[in-house]
Amino acid sequence: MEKTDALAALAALAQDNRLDVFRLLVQAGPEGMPAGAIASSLDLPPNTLSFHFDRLRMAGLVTVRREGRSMIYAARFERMNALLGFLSENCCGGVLLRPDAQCKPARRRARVSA
Amino acid sequence: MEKTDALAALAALAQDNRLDVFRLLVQAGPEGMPAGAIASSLDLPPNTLSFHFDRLRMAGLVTVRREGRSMIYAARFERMNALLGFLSENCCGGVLLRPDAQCKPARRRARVSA
DNA sequence: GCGACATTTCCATAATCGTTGAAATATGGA
DNA sequence: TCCATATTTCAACGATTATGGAAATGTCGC
Repeated sequence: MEKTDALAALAALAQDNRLDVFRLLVQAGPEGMPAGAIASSLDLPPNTLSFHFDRLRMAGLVTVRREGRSMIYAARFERMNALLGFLSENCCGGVLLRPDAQCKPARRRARVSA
Repeated sequence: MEKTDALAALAALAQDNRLDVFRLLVQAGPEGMPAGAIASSLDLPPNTLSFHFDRLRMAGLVTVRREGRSMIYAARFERMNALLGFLSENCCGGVLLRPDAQCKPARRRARVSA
């Protein structure tokens, strides 16, 4: 990840409501979550939320797709992974990450039986 | 690290000049670097730099000590480490960090003639 | 078509941010 | 003491930010 992208991602996460939104999306997993559900979960007016979604999307941290009347937002885990990589490498001596580490959804995942 | 502290640290790093300053301090290592050396290295006016130092200090990312006429700023590695931990845990599924990982100075040391 | 729903866009507002010139503070040396 | 150096503080300024009311857009079911 380049410095410009890292700055954009940092700025996107450096705001109370947006950090909450992103954390919620990380828990929601790759399928994402409709804007309305996020709005009611965080108790934010829809236009305010729309503004923050835009920042997150411009920073590359979320994707959006339409599903019927709803807009479904989802975290871009690989982007967050890249941000962590940038910070580790540029601000932390570069020794922080597990070589095989990948950002993944936080919530319980479907168990894959061996 | 708590959410409030994480937000402060993110906001502190989410600015071009401040990110440069912090990266420089990470390379400089625990002994830190005088403000003047940073100013000339990044070509920033001293009052502008002072403003940014303040933000970094308020966010807990740097310390400062006086040494003669110079103010020596140094990165707080453990704080950066805590930020990475917060992001990993809250925004990344919690699987990113090596259990023994610690932020440390980057290899290169900035040799400074005060 | 119409009406309910879901979300965005537009507009205005107050607050915060980053920068700079000028003045102030602190230290060390002659 | 006076002077040079190093850095901060003060006081502006334009730019950006976060917010919310109101209106617009898009979608679905009838």
